[in-house]
Amino acid sequence: MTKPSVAPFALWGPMRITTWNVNSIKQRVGHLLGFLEEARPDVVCLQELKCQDAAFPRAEIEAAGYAVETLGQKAYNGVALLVRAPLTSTQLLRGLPGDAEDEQARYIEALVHGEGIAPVRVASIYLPNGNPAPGPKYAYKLAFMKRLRLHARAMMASEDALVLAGDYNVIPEPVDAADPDAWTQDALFLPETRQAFRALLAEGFTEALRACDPSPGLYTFWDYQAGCWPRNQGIRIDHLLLSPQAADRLVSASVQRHLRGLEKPSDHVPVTVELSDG
DNA sequence: ATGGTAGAAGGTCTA
Repeated sequence: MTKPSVAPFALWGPMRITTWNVNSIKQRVGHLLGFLEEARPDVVCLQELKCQDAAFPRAEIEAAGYAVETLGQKAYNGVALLVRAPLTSTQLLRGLPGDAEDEQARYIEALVHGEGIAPVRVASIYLPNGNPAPGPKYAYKLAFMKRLRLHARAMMASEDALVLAGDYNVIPEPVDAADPDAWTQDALFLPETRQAFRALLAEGFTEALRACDPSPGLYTFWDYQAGCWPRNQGIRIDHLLLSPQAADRLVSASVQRHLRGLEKPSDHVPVTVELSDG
């Protein structure tokens, strides 16, 4: 018998990192398991779990080969990180630093390790929607974006590859909406929102999907209402931001749009990047 | 002028 040319648990090909706002994990666990099987992502960042940690369908996802870390909340918000064995994670951080009073479950982060692969720090982010604007919800959104920028700056200092993935609730440019005029008064597209997103990018991040695909019509969210999906009235609000060390390893970025066409879909679809092993 | 839909909750609120 010949010795295998690679170690039995070596990663085959690039590391895949997916972000997906599932809009209730309990409603979407079937779709998630199907996606894990078909796409075999190495790390998955989930948002809008809409349940507490005890109610998270942990067993099914662990049975699919993933370690599960959650920051849940009753009814609203909730984020998780799934890490496929034999990858492991350390330095888990639940909650975005910078406001001890903030009780909303919108941020979880960990350092992901694997044999023969450079570590990657990954965050799953559910940035506030912020509507109606102006108002307290919009102020919270802008404050959250500032906290994220300051935390990102601190993380940059480590020089680990860093991937900030999630539902940003930000339409970065007019090309990222099928009908940008419909969004001019919306917290997802107000000038101050877009400016705060640019300020985050200016810390040194590459927005992976746009870097890989400059074409228009690239959306990640279609509202359930008013036939937005059949009319393709989408927006692009789910993003993966890569630090320079992660961007150096960027192989591809893509949207798994077909999942919006399933029965009982989330209103968001997954976005996936592939990073070389370093 | 407003609704249209979905989810958690079983109070309407959030999106």
